[in-house]
Amino acid sequence: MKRKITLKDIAKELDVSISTVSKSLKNNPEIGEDTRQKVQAFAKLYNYKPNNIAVSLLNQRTKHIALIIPEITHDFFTTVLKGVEEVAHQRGYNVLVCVSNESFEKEVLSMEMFAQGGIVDGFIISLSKETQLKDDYKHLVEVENQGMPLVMIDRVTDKVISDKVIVDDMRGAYTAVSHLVEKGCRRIALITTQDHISVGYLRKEGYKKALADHDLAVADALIVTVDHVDEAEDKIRQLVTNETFDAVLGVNEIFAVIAMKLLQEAGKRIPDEVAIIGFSDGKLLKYATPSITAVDQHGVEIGKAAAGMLIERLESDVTEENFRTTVITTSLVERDSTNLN
Amino acid sequence: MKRKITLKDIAKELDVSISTVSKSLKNNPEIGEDTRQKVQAFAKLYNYKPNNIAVSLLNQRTKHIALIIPEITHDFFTTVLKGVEEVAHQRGYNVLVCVSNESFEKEVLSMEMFAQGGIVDGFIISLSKETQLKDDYKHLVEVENQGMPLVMIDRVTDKVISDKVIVDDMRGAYTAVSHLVEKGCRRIALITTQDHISVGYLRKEGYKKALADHDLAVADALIVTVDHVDEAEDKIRQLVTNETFDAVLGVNEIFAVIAMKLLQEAGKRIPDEVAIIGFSDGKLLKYATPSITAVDQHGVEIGKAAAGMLIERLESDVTEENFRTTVITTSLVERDSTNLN
DNA sequence: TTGTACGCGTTATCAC
DNA sequence: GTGATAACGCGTACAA
Repeated sequence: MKRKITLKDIAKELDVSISTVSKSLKNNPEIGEDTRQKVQAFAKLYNYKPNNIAVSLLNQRTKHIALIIPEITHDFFTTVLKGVEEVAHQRGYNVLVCVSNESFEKEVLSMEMFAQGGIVDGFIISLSKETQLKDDYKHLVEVENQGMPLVMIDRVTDKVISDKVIVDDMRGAYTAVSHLVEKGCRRIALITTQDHISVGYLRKEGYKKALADHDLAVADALIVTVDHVDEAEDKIRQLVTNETFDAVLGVNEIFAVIAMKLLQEAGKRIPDEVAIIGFSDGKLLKYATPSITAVDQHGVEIGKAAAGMLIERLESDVTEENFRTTVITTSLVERDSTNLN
Repeated sequence: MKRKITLKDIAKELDVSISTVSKSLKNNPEIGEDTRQKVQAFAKLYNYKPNNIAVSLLNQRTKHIALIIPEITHDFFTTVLKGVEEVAHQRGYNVLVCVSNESFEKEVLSMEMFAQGGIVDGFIISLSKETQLKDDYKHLVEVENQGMPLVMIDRVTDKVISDKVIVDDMRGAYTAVSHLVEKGCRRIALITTQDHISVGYLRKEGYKKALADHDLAVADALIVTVDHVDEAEDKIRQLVTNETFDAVLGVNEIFAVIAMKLLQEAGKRIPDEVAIIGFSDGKLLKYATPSITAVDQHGVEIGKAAAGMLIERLESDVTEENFRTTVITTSLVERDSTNLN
């Protein structure tokens, strides 16, 4: 049950002053060779490490960053976390994770707590659904006003000026639909979320644009909007029952997988009768039978980029206000669900 | 770009002493009604919140806990994180996440850093594969010697005495196999990991015991040991090609899903010709076609229990050394992959 | 070459 | 009823 050893302990033990110990450990040339050696040996022996809290208090920076995500049981956010964690640790930062559970209130409270308590030096955040619905971003602005850097990822808003890392959602959807068209599909359904979710809106636009560019009509009946996961199955079943189509694009893994399941139950052969593509390259699509073609959002890269931008800003004393938006390019991972002719 | 406001700022502004301000904010009755009001009003106006770092320095506790997990892209660990985060935030603690990536070195370095820097008050850890292989737990003992509480979850070891939260792996496997037998299966295959992974060993034992109790022989040819995910497909394909069996138990989601995929490709009907059960109740099993029966490990519950135990110990000054092991009971989630007769 | 003193923000004790 | 002071652990400017 030995307590942590401090500079004071070493000083007393070696009968020198605290500052001598401090300087010795930092290889300050002011200190004589022999005392330095002695101190360093002793420190190593007792495994001395500076108390982070004291250093934080002194520097006014904790070397902690907060990652606020709406959900954790999504492969996408999981990989983002992985990327953030990797870069952060590389550069000597720790990651505090907060799951907002898509709740505006939890998001606000956590940010206030982290910011006002001086618990973290900066934020990486992906907005909750509720926040996007309310269209209220005071808490983000507040944090920025306190001089804390903020990087928004994936679910972002134009109403807050900050660094951002996003995916080219529109282009991802465009590419996916174009791929389906090239494979011969003509009636392509879309399963998406409400428009206030930024990425949902953008993906729908990409879908429409691709259809238009290929001289295909946009049929509203083929666009299903799912408000909540729980109703996904019902809504998609209606689509499968009432409409005919030869391809589906789901804006996330779950929608794509549910669509495939219902189609298979309805006796459709995948991909011959209906081809399928889903957003997010997670395990659900990879291990489905048949495996499902994916629009890979490169979550790890997003996380890495966001952490890099945040730390960059934290460590550059210059208060340049030139905020940047990094766009990660999606890529299409072709699998069996679009393996036609 | 307003800096954070401190007690000193308020004191100067209101022309009182720092301690008066501090006491007023804590509703100390020593302070006169009017000054208290004045101070509180001012503090609220400027949105004062005590600086956490200073408080930490004083109390020698950060109100942060570390969660160290081997992997994050596993639904199981993801749900554990969710449970930990929930309870921790409820009780005023923050969670630092560290992904060891199954690496002994990363696990050791992170723990040393968190512990020696005084960054966290305690640990929740699930051992990396490499650590279990090396059978080296010095870093855990070291942390305990420093007086920091430690709760091990899921992948634990008897060689370290600490609080633990585990799942009744043996019983879970036993129940799963029994279920298969009751459904009429007689030749039941097992896809598992190496024995040094504690949970792998226990699940194999449960499998064997269940077979024995039902007077069925254990056929070594039906037990596949997968060392690394990358070789899972090859190993399982050999099983499917060379052996005949009417059921499979996979010790995780991926093994179960891969098995089903290969069986389907081999023309087997699920569940009529081969029934399937997998460990971990994640999305892979739930959304598979057909949906796969699961041994639910209740990751969220494990996380909640672990966080509860850790915080309990952190907040009880009593240094009672009566370590406890909480066992979370698995439950069988019946789905289509075992829906026979 | 080494030591002293101060400050980071807070709280608790004690003096007035 | 209010204020001064010490302490938490560290780093650093300055004094010796």
